[in-house]
Amino acid sequence: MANDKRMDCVILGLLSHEALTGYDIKKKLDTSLSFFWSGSYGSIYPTLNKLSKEGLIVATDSTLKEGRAKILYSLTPEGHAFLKAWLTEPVIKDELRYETLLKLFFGGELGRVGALEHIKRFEEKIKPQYELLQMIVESLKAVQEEKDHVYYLLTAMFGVETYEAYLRWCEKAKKELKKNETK
Amino acid sequence: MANDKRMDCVILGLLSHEALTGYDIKKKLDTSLSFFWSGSYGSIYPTLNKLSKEGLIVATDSTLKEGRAKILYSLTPEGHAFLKAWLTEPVIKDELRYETLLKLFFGGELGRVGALEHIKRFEEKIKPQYELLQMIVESLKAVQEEKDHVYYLLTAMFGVETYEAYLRWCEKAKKELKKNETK
DNA sequence: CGTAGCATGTAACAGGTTACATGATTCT
DNA sequence: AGAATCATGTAACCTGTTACATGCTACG
Repeated sequence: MANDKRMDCVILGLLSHEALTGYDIKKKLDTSLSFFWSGSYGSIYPTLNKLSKEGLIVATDSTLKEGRAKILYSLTPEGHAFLKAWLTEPVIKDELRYETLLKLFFGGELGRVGALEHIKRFEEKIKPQYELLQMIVESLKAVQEEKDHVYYLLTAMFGVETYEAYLRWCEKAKKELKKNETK
Repeated sequence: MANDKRMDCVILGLLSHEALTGYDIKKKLDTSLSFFWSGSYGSIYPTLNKLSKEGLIVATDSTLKEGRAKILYSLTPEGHAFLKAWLTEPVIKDELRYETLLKLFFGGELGRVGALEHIKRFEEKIKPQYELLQMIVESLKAVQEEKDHVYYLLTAMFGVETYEAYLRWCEKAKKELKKNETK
């Protein structure tokens, strides 16, 4: 069974380079991690409290010190050890749930026009994200001093590679459906 | 908000071509749909009961008729209408959670050797699935009589395209990490 | 002075999984 | 005879989302 509480690990991982607030964590999820992971405040803040109680992270409450009230969290040695143990374990599962493919799979009920619609919408959603990722890869390749950069680069490269595959598929799929039209 | 109860829609979709038992549905999820969707008995059977109560599907109880006891379900006109409505709506979200990428993203804590391990394991998991999908695509391309085949082909093509991208990425990622080794 | 962004949090619910329980039938 | 597969189901749990509630601060 091992460790399935993934938000715990996401948070520990993010805190391993720098102290962050819950809000910061959400932002990271919505930017750097967005194409392969997600999470909401409703799971971030409760997890932060839980990890604090467990002693895996500590709150450096900067309230009133200067500027606005915020709670910065950072890893404790125990948290660090926990993270390392989890990172070493084999991956349990990579899960994907492509609603687009599900709808397409049942395309017989939908018809060609509807199926094409879904493909086009998928394509439109992917394109800008692809371009963004491409820029990220370029900038990461340029600046490779920090040790963690290689790993950010690897994940971003994964995104670029798969998004390119998605876009190629969109083209092929549209062709295939149009070929079928004449029958 | 719309319709988020996805298992409902998966079941309705699968029943749209043929009557199936809960067990059959599970098998379909574990084969044809496995690379983009999943589900367990613990959600299949309760959903089947719920949809029955709602009148979207009907149970053709073949118990005692011949052979072993089983409950075949099929779509009612209402179920059909519901499915069509859902298929027409735009996709709400395609979600993915790549634990592999998550662990890789935190590679700084793990180190090169551990990161390479994860990449290799990912590669080994993908390879056989890729080969299987390739065969499926070939056989679907050969036999294109039935109307639904095009849609199965499209989804399988998606799988082939993305799995190829995964494998390409594995090569690049390994190179990138080895390049870094010398630094 | 209003809007956008920073910042924290919770309650209700949704939507699943895991593990267990049970038993028939087919194949070897 | 025993294993594998067919077949149905449930209870406990987990994990997370949505929607709401609150208020500060920086900027134009």
